[in-house]
Amino acid sequence: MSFRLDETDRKILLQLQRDAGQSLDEIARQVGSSKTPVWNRIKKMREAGIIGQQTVLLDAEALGFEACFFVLIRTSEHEAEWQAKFLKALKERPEVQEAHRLAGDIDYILKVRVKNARAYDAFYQALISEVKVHNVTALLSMEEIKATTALPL
Amino acid sequence: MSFRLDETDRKILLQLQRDAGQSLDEIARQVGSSKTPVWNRIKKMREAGIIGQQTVLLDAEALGFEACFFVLIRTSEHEAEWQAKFLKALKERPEVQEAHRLAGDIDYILKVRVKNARAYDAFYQALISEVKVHNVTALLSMEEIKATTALPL
DNA sequence: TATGAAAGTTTTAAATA
DNA sequence: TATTTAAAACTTTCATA
Repeated sequence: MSFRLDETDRKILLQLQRDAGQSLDEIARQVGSSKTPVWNRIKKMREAGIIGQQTVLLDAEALGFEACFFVLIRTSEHEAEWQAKFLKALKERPEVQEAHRLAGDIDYILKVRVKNARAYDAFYQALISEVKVHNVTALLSMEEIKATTALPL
Repeated sequence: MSFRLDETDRKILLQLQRDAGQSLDEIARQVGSSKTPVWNRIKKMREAGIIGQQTVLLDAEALGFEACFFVLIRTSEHEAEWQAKFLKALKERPEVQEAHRLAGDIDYILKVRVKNARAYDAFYQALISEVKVHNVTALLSMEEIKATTALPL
């Protein structure tokens, strides 16, 4: 599963994480190589699934998404059927930006991005009407101090 | 601060979020318009800061980042000086992918991506040696169910 | 908004070290 | 085997209608 990267591959990934809109020439210059070898390496890493989706990060606040909640969920249900239904609900709801199953006494954590507190409540009511959860704590973000998708390669 | 989008702008953003590597022609076709107007809209949204960084999402597991923690922090310190130091520490550490200041009795939440539990411990020790925190709870992710940066436009 | 032309980029192939 | 060169196909960018 673990892909073997050399120093050049690492540098290419750092550049792509920093700015995926750069030209091949520019990336090649930055990593001290030239176009074709860089292109071949990127192609190989894309095929291996190391490099995934190419996307843009949008300004959530400017677009009216003014509320962000981290939701801690405890459940008493641990059956396969319940879990499948719960995961499906999370994947289908676009306001859920992240969902993790946890070790320890909190079972799941979600990151939920919505326009306002009312929209969060609507999301919450819809979720608990779909699946039974034992205990839910919502932590409201007052300030996004840092947000990056870059891995510390 | 809030930018006024019409239906076409929204469709363009949806396409860019889905795949920022598409050509203008392709985006134009998908949103039912043509190259020039789409290009002008994208330019305007970039200039307004609505569209930010263009990046690639990498496969964390395949690259050996096998541990992800959500860290809940309570502090007794609320002075400006302490806060400035704490924020600086978070911004400088590349393993911190997200950091939010919260409302309520938990003061901060972090998302920390590291190679393994040992690397998390090293991060934790370094952080608490830099700034005093009152109480720290680390939630270990067992499974990333969902992860997207897309806003539900 | 549409057209189109100039500049730049990606992609593939052939040649070279 | 990996890199450089080269050239075709495609894209972006922008002036003009």
